[in-house]
Amino acid sequence: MATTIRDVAEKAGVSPMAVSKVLHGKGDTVRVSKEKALLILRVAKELNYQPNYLARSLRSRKTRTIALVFDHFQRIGDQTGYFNQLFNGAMGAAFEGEYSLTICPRLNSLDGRRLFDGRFDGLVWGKPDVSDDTREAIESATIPVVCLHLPAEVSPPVPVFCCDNRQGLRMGVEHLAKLGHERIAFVIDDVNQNLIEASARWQAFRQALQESGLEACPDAPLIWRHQDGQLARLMSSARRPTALICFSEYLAVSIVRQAEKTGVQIPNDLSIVGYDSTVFCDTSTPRLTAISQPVEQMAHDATQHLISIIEGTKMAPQHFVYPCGLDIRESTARPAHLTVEVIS
Amino acid sequence: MATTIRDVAEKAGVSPMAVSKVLHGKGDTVRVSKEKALLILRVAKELNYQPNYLARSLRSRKTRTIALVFDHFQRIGDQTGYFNQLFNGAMGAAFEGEYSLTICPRLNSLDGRRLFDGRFDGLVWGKPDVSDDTREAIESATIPVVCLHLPAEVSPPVPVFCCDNRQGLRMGVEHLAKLGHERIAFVIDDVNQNLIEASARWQAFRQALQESGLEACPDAPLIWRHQDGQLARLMSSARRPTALICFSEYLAVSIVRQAEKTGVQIPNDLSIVGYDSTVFCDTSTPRLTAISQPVEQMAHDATQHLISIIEGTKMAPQHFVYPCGLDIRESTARPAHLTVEVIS
DNA sequence: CTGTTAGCGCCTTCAT
DNA sequence: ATGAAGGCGCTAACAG
Repeated sequence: MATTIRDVAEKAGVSPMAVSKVLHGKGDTVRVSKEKALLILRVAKELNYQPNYLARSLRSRKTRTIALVFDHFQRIGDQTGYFNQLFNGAMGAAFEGEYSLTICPRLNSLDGRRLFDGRFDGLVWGKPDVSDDTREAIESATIPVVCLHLPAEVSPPVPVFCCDNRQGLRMGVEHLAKLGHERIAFVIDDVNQNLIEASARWQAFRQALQESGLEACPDAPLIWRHQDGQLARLMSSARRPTALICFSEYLAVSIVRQAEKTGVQIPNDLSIVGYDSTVFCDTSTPRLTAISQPVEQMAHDATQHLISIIEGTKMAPQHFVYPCGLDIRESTARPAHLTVEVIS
Repeated sequence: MATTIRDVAEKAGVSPMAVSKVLHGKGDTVRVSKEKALLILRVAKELNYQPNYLARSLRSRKTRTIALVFDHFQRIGDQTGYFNQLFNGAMGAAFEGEYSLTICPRLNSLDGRRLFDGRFDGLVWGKPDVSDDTREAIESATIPVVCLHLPAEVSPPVPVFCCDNRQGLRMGVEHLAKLGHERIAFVIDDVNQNLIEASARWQAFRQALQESGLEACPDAPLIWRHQDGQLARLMSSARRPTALICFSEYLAVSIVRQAEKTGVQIPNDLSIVGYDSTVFCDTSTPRLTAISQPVEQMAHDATQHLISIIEGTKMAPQHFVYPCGLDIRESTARPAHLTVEVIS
């Protein structure tokens, strides 16, 4: 059994409060004489006293710990730099503020318990989806919550940190339109299709097409199931798209891989644009054209803002929208039929 | 203020114990009638009752949370895949065991407190150094601890998970020796020079040289300070090494970068071997020859073993040693003087 | 200046 | 089958 504050107090012949005051500076009304303080410090060291964090937190209602939450989150860094940036941003801000960061794979535990249970001072939510659970969870939160990738349009009651999807997709679509593409599809993996940001990007995509005088092709997001024959089927369909804009870098890279296996030439047969533009866009062959968002900055700001709320220095729910960029690499080009026309 | 077990009890007209029993199944001697149980469940739902995790943990002395600790740990995934693997391994094992994982930047907080303070059921220590603090911390641990990268030779009182440095460095040295290198240096960055594994690899390096009939050059690890002129100075020294074995992939990549700037030809002027062999070894130019260790597996095993100890199914301190591999890529070749001799 | 009291929310133990 | 008492370790609030 670990030594408690009472053990120290007893051995030093003082009250527990005196010990608390000397060792943790708590108890404003308590004043301790210098010699008594020294005695307490000595005894505490002798007994190798370590204050129990749980007890302190229970009493003070502060844990100095932040939760970083995903739903169904699995691995980092495999084929995307996204999580690296996310972790670096969140860890950076948390550690600067002297908070610990706990990684939680999901918001609702198996037994229905939630994370608003005293363990955390606040919560950074990385992957909100459109389910009722999500809405209800946000509404029933008893600690400060901030959300990443929750479009400002949904006006949630918590601060959100999101990129400017309209602008990002406008850049992507314009780039493809200028190259001569007329049939552009928006692709998303099945696991992500219920994310709020998925529908936001789809809407932004449609609007961008409209502004470029184009129509969506097909008129719904292409759901990608990571099955082997899917690309071949797509390429052999009648009005097949000549370009894809993908929900993520990871998805774009896996389509590029499948293209390589299937014999589909990127970018000649098909142009591909990813979302998020990290080092992995440079390691694929061909290198991947991608819309970029400042993920690390967003995660850092979100976490820092959360800490401000926790510590009472900021209150009003605000929305933070970050500009996107477009990094043009090798996976986009003029569509083949145009090239052919030129030659003939 | 969140609703407590007492609020529920009061509203349902029962004792707190009945509520505890029904909602958490704790309290073996308590039996509750079915209708009372249903009432309690209904009231709990009505009041949106969430049990306080801190209070439960304080009482039960279980937090189902594991700490992943580094000293002076900063960013992940920037120029090394090491942390990705580490995180994936540790998170995988923790989540499988229904534990949360808290990332802690250092073992001793600023105010001298340690992490053995009730917050964690156990601790995975990722970067033990040779300081007295470290030794003392291990010895004073009041919760189970496992260490990564702590060579079995130091026989610590806790389980360690380490790669076979002797074998790894033997492979690296033999590879270079076969190419004709006679002056091989071992390089380590200043920030890592105090790690226990640093001295272990240095010793393993010397032994490997001996077995190949070579001598260390120079007879001490080269400390790399990431300053601009360092490579130029090294290359202009009289008995300069023709090959470097680096403590890490990260270090190797930064030396390759500096070489590019300085005009040093890799591998013609200088061969370079890294430690850890991840995707980043393929993205450098030239691609990096590297000794590999199964970091993700090690982290997974370490965390899983820690959980076993926590849950009382394994006890004896054991050491786990993992085999290394050697991935030969483009950053190693015959030394220039041999090539010249052949031509002349 | 110092000490006592009374919980934070939960659960083990013992009594009914 | 149920409830009361007490305490995990700490500290805010209130005496002395």
